[in-house]
Amino acid sequence: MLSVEMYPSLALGPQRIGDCFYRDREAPPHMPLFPPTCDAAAKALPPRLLAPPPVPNEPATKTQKDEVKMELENAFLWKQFSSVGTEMIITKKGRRMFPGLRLKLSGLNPSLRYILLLDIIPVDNSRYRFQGGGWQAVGGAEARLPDRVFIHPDSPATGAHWQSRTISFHFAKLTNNTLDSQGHIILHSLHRYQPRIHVIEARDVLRWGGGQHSFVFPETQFITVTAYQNNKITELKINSNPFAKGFREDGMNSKKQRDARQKRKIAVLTETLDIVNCDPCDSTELLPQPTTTTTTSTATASADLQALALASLPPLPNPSCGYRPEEASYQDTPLDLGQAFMASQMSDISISMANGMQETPGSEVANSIIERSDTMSEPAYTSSFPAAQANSSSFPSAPLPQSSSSYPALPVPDPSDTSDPPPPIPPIDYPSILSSSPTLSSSTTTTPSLQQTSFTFPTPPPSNSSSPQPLLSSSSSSPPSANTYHTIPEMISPHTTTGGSFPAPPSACQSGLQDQMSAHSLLTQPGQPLQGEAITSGNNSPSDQSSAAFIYPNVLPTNPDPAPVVAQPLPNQTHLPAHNLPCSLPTHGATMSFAFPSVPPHMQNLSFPNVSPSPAHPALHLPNLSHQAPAPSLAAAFPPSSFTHPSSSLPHPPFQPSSCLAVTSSFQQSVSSAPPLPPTAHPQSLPNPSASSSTSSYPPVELGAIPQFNPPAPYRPEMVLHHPSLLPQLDPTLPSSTPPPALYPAFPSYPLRLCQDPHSSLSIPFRHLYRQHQHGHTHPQGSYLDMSTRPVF
DNA sequence: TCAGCTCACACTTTTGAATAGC
DNA sequence: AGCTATTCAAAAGTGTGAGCTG
Repeated sequence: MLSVEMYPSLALGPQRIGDCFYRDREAPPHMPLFPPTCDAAAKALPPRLLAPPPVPNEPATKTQKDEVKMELENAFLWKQFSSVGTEMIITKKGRRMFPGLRLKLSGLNPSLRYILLLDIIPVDNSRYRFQGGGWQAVGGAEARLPDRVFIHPDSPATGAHWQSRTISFHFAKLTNNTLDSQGHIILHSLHRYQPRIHVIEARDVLRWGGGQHSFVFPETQFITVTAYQNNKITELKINSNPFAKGFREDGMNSKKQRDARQKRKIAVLTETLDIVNCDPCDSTELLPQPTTTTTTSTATASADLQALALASLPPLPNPSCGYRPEEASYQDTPLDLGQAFMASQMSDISISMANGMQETPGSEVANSIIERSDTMSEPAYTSSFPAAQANSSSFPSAPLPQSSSSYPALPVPDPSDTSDPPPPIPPIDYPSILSSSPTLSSSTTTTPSLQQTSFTFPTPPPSNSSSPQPLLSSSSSSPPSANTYHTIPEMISPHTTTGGSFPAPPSACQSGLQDQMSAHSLLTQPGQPLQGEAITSGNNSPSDQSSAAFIYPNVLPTNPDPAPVVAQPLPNQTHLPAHNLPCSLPTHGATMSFAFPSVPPHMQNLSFPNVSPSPAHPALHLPNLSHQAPAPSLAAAFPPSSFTHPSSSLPHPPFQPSSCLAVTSSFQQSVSSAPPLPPTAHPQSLPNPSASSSTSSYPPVELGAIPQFNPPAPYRPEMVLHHPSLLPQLDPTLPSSTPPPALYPAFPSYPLRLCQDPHSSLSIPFRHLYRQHQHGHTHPQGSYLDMSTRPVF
């Protein structure tokens, strides 16, 4: 696999998760949650990052942004898993996360629009192995791939929208397929990851300005696996996930049932053989039935053969040549293989039913089941949960926040929400976890790390260059300079030695995944180390808490800092070189250069491959974009040209309707300060492990508040629209001046309800792109934005 | 040889269409 | 005719275990 040596950029500072900045003011209860490790990490972090800016001195800029709070609604369930050592299955086709991220947002401006993003970043640069009942780091992590960001399907939506419901990211899927074209989040197996949620204020999809709030819940850390290693995790998942109900003790797919089925299958098989080999014996078994009198004469003759056959077979419940009372009807006529199979299935079904209706009640298993079901339906989060769970995590590096308070009200998960069923109290006794294991280094994050973030926009098959390209994809097919936008550090930590942009290795660009819209450093916080980042033991601070059962001996101290840090955008310290867009966009008298006052520092490093500079970009024709010229819009949204990036002195510039044109707004979003990247011959074919050079400052990180345990409002993805990818028009091979309408058939437009707000100002249908739509399949994962129909305010 | 991965399988829930009833 | 409730089938999610791979 890729090694760190191949991508020097990976060897940057330690994990940014160590950058666990908790808002001390807003989340006081969380403060003590991660004491030792986080403190140590916090001490190592730049003071300015740790300490909230002086409140009194900051007037208007410090508006409600600082009041934004996020709560992990199913924190209890997460903590249950975390106490054991959360494992997440990843598959090539993509696997949902369980538990899912169920969040509650508050403090948003109801009238403003926000985009919610989910990204998953490696916690450290180690690879893990389950040994001796615990996870242990056994080597260096694989080269980090460009991060993909899952955009919540509701994005953008008003603050009122987000705050009025439970926000769930259960549609997000994890995959280990580095060539994934479905837009799933690509992760390496046997690595530790930390999900992050970002709330970004957005005038519209393309105008991401204003504040950004990043939230990290340490209890949501997990290790990716292709098969569960810890039986306790398996048990927890089975007991918690409705889809795995069948594997519960009372389920039809439980171990017991499966064993029984196996036995029956073997029995049936042997019986079938008997039937085939000695048909006459069938009649003998039909003796109970009066109609078999004519065949009884042959019974004695075949009895010997039967006995011989059965003798060589494993003992059967009813070793009688396939005869079963319930199958008598099938015995009237000679059974062939198919009939025997049918009969066996019938018996199987009948037995299963009998088991389900008769055995379960009263049986020991049934009792346990009932107990579990009770806990499932009415979770009693009182006693069964191990004490350790609240105080420690199986992941030493990320000790669970100590429950600052007892949960007064137990969460009543919405039964309809499959992603997060009521957290059951596992009957098992989880080993008390004492996070004494080495903590992950977070303090060493003084060095800004490069992070490559890609939006998980579905992408077209990589084979066809002319095929639609993923919207906002970071494919390297096009010159990086045109589509790669690097982050402009609005907030650079003084400790960030590398305040400047990190030149991306030439190879990195070539290996970039095409299907990803890499937002380099989009969400990267300075100091957030990529995998392979240099390990600094000096900052390692062993956690006070230790988990004998789950130790990560080799884990570098990268634990998030327990000390809450007020999420507040830091003043811009450095300005990256402005980028001039090579292509002229027909904006209202727009010039080649565009200012991006509102570009979030962490989202400025976006790479949008395949962006073809076309002056007469179809995207400009907003009215028709949605139906006829899908791709161009994206190009407009992410112009390949570079443009000047104004100082971010205006983190939250007042919204000006006049400037809300698609083109202009699009420019605001994508800002790149990184040097042009070499074009990639084949997008998607190669991952881009090394992040493009970017200097992003730590975004405000807010620790979720203690779960409210209020019955979560049923979350149902409101709109999942499917559209052919608009990327084709972004293909650099296409003539920049000519719209590429003919290349890709027009697709129907689906009115997308961007916001449930009845007073939504979005007048233009906002569509999501789904690559699957091209194939006539709906994509359950709705996080793909069709920039072509960007709403105009 | 073995750890890790892939795939098929059985089971489950979810979802949408079809149908029946009022 | 229109609406609601029910039924059904397909799709998708889930863990398991056998088989494959390096």
